[in-house]
Amino acid sequence: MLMQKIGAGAADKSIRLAPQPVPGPASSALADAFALMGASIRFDRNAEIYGEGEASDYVYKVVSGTVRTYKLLSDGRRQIGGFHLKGDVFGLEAATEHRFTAEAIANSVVVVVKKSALVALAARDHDIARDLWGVTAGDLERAQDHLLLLGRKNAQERVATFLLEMAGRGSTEAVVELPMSRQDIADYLGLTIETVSRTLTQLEDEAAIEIPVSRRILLRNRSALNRLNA
Amino acid sequence: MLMQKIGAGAADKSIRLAPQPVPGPASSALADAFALMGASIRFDRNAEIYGEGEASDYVYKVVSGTVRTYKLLSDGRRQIGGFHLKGDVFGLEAATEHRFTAEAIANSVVVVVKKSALVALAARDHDIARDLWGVTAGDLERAQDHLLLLGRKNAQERVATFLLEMAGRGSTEAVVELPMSRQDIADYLGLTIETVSRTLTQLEDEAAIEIPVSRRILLRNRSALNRLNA
DNA sequence: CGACGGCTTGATCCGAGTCAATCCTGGTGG
DNA sequence: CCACCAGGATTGACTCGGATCAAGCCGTCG
Repeated sequence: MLMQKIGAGAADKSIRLAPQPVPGPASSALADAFALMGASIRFDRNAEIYGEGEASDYVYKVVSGTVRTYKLLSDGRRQIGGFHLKGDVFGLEAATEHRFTAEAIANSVVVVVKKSALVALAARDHDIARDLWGVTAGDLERAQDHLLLLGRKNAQERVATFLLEMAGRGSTEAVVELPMSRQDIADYLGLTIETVSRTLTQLEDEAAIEIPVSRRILLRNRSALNRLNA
Repeated sequence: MLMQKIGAGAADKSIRLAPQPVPGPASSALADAFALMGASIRFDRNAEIYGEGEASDYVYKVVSGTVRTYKLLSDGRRQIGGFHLKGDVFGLEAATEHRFTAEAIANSVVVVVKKSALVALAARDHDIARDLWGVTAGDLERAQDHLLLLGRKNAQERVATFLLEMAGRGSTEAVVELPMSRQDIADYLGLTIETVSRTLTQLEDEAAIEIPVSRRILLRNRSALNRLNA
């Protein structure tokens, strides 16, 4: 539970109230709510932000760093549902419990607001209600696209789709900086780490990409990747 | 586009305005809206209700029958995103375009309302806004559970999960009536029709289920299925 | 009764998983 | 400044689960 974690004063987190307004892409009612009512918290790499099954009392927004959300099977198999980069809202659930575990992939800062406060606001301010629906609808769209990937695409197609997705989210279109490990990518794409690695070298051999260092990928032949995408 | 279809007077559809109130499980603002403003339409087996990419001007609710929603890859590989049974709302998109194709699996009747009408209502009536969010959030939950299935479960686990899911949606807990074909199940579970068939036979051999006729499945050993589920 | 569509079963294949070494490389301490 | 170390990444050899290809079977409907 979150307050417990904060109360416990764990060394890997620090809380700071009333942060400077978050510089977001578009200003929205929800962004304003985060700016006005949010408390920012720092999480070290691999620190848990919330666990599956915990009460979903808070909603989060990434200020810096990257967050992964995932589900586990009883024997430890992991499926990452999404990566959350700067500006992304995560942890918003209509239900009372979180349905994923959230962890910081790198040292990260997130802003937190009480879900009950947002819901109360939404009852009066339709812009907030619309934003909450919009966030959930956006999550749904990404999940649905990912269903097609996991259900019907082969390894090469999965990796190509992933690279294009990451390229679309970063600022530089042709250079993809990966904040996450090969294991994280594998658990997102429903593959193993070895297959991800092999597929990346294969794409490099085919001159579709270049990998100067393992966490940086240059898209050399976007049309080849696009062909694999659909 | 829908009005075209209705206007075309296709033999496989008929429209009837102001239907008797839909008997739903719980009464909600959204259910009331469907009852008051809905037009019911009949679709024959395999008729398309809307196509991926079409304008999402309408929201649908199943009165009778079953509907599948799916995405296609360019080479025809299909991923079914969900099956919609009596009482389910489908086709509600925050975006302006449908992201799936919807088809009737069996002869079906659905009620339709204009999305713009619901959105306008939602701006004034917070109960409607909450219901719209709730429908999308419910879709998201199902999609997220399905991600785990498609990304990390083996064939037996997928089929067991599917049977338990269908059992939970029907009225009779131990007898599952399947409105969809093996091919539909395969495309929902990210398998082939042969693997679905083999896995069902295998579960029958293990005395977990019984298949008196192909579209009816008796759950004989629920704990065995539950063990495969997580 | 026959034919067709949906389903099952069998034989074989192949893409991704598994198991097992290396190979970086970025960080640490001497 | 350099040698070492540990964790992440790559590569190779082999396995295996599910896909593919190919018959049949069954039940429903004309």
